[in-house]
This record gives sequence, C-alpha cells and structure tokens, in this order.
Amino acid sequence: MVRTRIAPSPTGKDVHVGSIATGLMNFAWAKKNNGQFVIRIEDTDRTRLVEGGETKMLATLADLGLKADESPLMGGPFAPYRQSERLPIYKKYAEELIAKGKAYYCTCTPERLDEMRKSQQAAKQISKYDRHCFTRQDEIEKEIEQGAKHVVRLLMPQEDIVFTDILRGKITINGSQLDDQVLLKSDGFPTYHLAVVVDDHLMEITHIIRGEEWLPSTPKHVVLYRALGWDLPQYIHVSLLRNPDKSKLSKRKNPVWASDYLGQGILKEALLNYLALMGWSHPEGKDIFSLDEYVQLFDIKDILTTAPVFDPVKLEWMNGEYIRALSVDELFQKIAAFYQEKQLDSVLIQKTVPLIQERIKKLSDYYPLCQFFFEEPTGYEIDLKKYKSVLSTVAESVSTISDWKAIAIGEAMQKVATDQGIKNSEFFQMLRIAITGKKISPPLNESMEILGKEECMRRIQKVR
RNA sequence: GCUCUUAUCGUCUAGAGGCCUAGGACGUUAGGUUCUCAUCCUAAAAAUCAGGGGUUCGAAUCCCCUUAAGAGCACCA
Repeated sequence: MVRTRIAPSPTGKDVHVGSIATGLMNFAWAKKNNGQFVIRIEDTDRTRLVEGGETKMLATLADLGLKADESPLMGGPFAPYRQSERLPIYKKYAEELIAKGKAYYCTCTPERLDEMRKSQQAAKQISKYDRHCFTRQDEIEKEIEQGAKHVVRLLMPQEDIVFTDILRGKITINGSQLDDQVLLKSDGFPTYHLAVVVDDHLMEITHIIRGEEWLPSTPKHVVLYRALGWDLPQYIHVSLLRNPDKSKLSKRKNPVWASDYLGQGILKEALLNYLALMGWSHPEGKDIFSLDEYVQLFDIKDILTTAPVFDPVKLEWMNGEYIRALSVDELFQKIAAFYQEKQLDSVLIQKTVPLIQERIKKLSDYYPLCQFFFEEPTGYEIDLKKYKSVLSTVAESVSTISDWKAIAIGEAMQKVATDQGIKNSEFFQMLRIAITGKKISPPLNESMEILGKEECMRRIQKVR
C-alpha cells in the first residue's frame, strides 16, 4: 500500500508553485500504485497564518486536478487533517517522550535564548540550545506547576544518525550538530518536527516526497520515530525550484503563487505539465503530455536531484501549445470566463476566437489584441493624414461591396491598392491602422468582416 | 562559520563504460510562407560534459580531491 501526502502551510495567499511540483509527484506516485494521496494542512504557526489562505489553497489544488483521497474538506479515516485540530494528540506524544526520557521541559525565555545564540556566534560555535534546563528538571516541574511558560525539547542523541533517502542514498549527520529542537511550543502547539512525525505515522504515510530544504532536519525526525518506536517512512527529498539567479524560488524575485500564473491566463494543464518537467523528463523526450500520462509514466527513481530554474518563458510557450490544441469553442469558453468581469459581448468573443487562437500565449493576451472589436480605436499608431484621399477611395469601394465576407473584402481592397499604385505593405498597414488603430492586429479582412460593413465605413471615414 | 546536498548548451533536459566528432525542447539568429503579427517549415550558433587526478583497452557515465552553487542551522514551516 502506498500513501503519500502534501502538507502545505496556509502562510501565503495561494499554493506555492513549488508545492504544486512536489504535490504532482506525491499525487502521481500514489495514483500509479493505486494508493491514496492525502492533503494535510500544517497550520501550527499561528503568527504567520494568512486568512483565507487555506481555503484558497485547497480550492486551487482541487481545480488543478490534484484530487486528494483524504483532506480537511472531505475528511477520511485519519481525520482531522488540520493540525490545529489535533493538539491533544501531539501533547500526548510529547508527554510520552518525556516519560521515556527522550525529551525534556524548558522554561528559558526568548531573551535568554537570544543572548545565548549571540554569544555562541561571537565565539564562532554552532548555534544550538545549551541544555540549561535539562540539568534542572526538578526545579522546572515546580515552575510549571506555578504556571511558568514552558516548551518541550527533544533530547538529541550525541551520535551519528543515519537514514536513507531514495534519491540521495545513505545520509549521516551527527547529533552533536543538531539542536535540541523544540517539539511543543509554549502556546501548546507543536512545531513542525513533532507534528509531521506524529501525523505521518498515524496517517500511515509510506512515502514522504518533500523539498530538499527538509533534508538537514530529517535526522530530528528519525530520532523521533525511533524514540516513539515507530518504523521509518521512505524519504525522497526533491530539489527546490530556483530563481534565475539560482537561489530558492521566492516571491521577492518571482511570482510564486498558483494564482499569479492562473490569473494571467496560464491554463492549469500547462502549469502542471511545465512543473512536471522540473526534475523529471518524459521517457520519449516529449514536452507535452497529460496528467494521466504523467501518472502512468512517473517513477520516483527517475527524479533528478539537480535544482531546476523555473523559466516563465518556456511556461508561456507551453501554454501557447495548449491554447492552440483547444477547440475553438473550448477556447471561447475559457476566454469568456477569464473576462467575465469585463462583461464583453460573448457573441463577439466567439467570432474573434478563430482569428487569435494561434496569436495568443495566455488568455490575458486576448483583450489587448482584440480591444478594437469592442470599442473603436482612440488613437492611431501612425499618422494617417496623408492617406485621407486614399481612404475616401477605400470608403467608396467598401460601400459597393455587397457580399460582406473576408474574401470579397480582400479582393476589393487589393483592387484599390493596385489602382492607387500603392505597395501592398503600405496600403494594408494604413488600412489596418484606420480600422484597429494598431500596426499589429488579427487578420484584417476577417476582422473587417466581423466588425461589419457599417462599422468599417465609420472607422474609415472617421480618419482625418 | 558549521552541516548536508548538487554540478551536461543561456534555460529545461537525454545520457545507467564503447551507439557521443554529446541528442531533444525553450529561447536566440538567419531564411521560407504571409497585407501586420502569430502559426507553420528549414537552417544555424550554442556544452573542451565545472576543473584536476585516478580506475579501465575505453569515461559525460565509476572513485578521489578541488572549485562553485544551493539548502539548513528558530517557541517558521
């Protein structure tokens, strides 16, 4: 039985693209093995909690198609799936650890810890807790009875801690390098380290596929598993997405939230497809493939350990591929939904879609390209003064077109250009600007057809 | 600083000792198609496989060292 999970924290406005990338692998591994994919919310940090973050995250994940078998919304056999609702569980295990002598109480103030760290740094020592409270547990129990604020710390064994990461092999870290990690905070909430171990065990998670950032603290988790007498899960630490400067992908340097991309009209299929290519490649070298295909082909052993740069340019190219693969009607639906708030004339959108399908890379490219269909141009990219007389000839010709179709329009306009002895490129650029205001536009004849004869006449005659 | 991890074109990657004078994709450049742009098609430039040592008849692939990059060292996750 394979059970995987992602455990995002609601500390941002949406899901981080890095979480989606690891989520994709967890999802694929579970599905490929007919196992379960669990979503658990790690909301133990009360100070960084972002309101509405969890709701948005869960909605995005569902929308992307990373459907959980168990989650805070749908429940499951190991509910609750929100850590803030599991406090008594963590407390119980913290007490068990203390009873076993694997953890201890600490009443040190933040100020004392701060000072301690400063002096350690000044002395160029490893910064970690000095076990001040460990040596005075009797006193501390009295302090606690009198209501002193306290935390529970892990008593880190001063020995080599060895574990295996499927991707990276045997990893050894000596306990002397590790801090006596706080397990239970003074507000009664667990830290990540306690919560993650307890939950992953209780929820019977078999494979932990998570970011490389956790590699150095995994020994702490290993110590906890052993102290509690539990079997270790399989560890798979995958590389972090990077900014172009190779630092860890961050919102200071890049858009990182799913909504940053979806909100500009990147299709969810394209986002997923692009992210799947971060640290993994299709066995046939294909760039474009579906989530289903990915699930079938994915294997943990094929994950790359080098950290990839997230390249928005390739994402946009891929999105263009997805847009072009859509049927006209599908694209119409997506564009209409994307511009819902603008309340654009949907019949007009529908007519223009075939003209722009291969010209846009993301949905938000639509309006800038097609604005002239919905409102007349407010300015011209090139001064049309010198073409006034040509344009009146154009107007005459237009008025005689009875079959208002792109082909007929094109033929008539070509004739004007020829009769007037103006080069095609110059003539059509002028006409294009008269109609659309811009040098770059969808195909002119078809655009004129959609705009209608009267509207075209108005725009041509309006130029002065 | 200490610990851990990583290292193939600008970017994503193929590559499991001979098939590699290193392949594909994005991007870039040039050309074709075209009334613009885009699509599409063709071509090109682009990696002395981080550097140096080994092992081997043979190394991008195995080992070691160096260098560089990244991550982690919280009552944050």
